[in-house]
Amino acid sequence: MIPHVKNRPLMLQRFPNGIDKEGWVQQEIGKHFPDWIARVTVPKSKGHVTHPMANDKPSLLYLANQACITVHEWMSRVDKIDMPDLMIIDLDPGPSSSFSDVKRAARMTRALLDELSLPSFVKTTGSKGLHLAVPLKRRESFEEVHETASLIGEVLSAREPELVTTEFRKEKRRGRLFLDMHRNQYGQHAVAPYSVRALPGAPVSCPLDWDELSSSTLTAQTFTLKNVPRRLEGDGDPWREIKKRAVSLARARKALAEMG
DNA sequence: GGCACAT
DNA sequence: ATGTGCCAACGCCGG
DNA sequence: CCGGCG
Repeated sequence: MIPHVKNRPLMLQRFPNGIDKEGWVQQEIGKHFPDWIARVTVPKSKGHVTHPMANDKPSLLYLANQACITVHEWMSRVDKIDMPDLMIIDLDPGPSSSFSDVKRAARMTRALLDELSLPSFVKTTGSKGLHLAVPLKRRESFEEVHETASLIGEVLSAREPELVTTEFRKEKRRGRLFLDMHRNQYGQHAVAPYSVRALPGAPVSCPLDWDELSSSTLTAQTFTLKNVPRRLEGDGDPWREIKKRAVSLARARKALAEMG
């Protein structure tokens, strides 16, 4: 988990009284957090926020001991905070979507990314859907990445209008899977790879190999606190090469413009 | 979980 | 000594 | 302009 979250502003979901009791989300680092927890101050619409980071194992353990169940990460890193190194596509199933719809949507998104010569990685969210990630060389701003993701969403919803939608309003989705591209804006975040969710069974947002999508038993909650350690010991992290695959979006943006 | 602050 | 509040934020919408 | 909603 640490290589993935390292040097990213984090958002924490904490449940000191158990996941069946009230919890809260926390952006600002706690005043009592020890000074060996790295932090980063970023400008927000209203002033600035100092986020905690988890750059080493003791930091992650401290967060866990603070009843932080789920860690959400920014799409950029401290040394270039305005330039995301990830584009995230969130596949969020609607009430009338099955998980095989989610897998279909993931494959068709991957196919489009392939057409655009963009590398893609997939992970479970540990909740209901899947996340696709495109590693970036940090040549584009949040605005440009978000614009690109939105265009990708438009192409996909035009290709499969009965399966997916980019409609923000639930009432306009008609039960369809929501292609949420809004994670690619400044100040937004997504559940971090290998983070546990505050749900029964402790499901984990787990990086996958693409061929694992063909498993008929796979769901967003297949991987858990219980079974992920052994999985990592065995096969390692399916995303270990993600950084090396980073690309610029320049060509893809040109190609998308031509698709209309 | 832990702190500031009120009672 | 014990209790309570606090620990996010953002676009969109209607009032 | 504000509060509630997603």
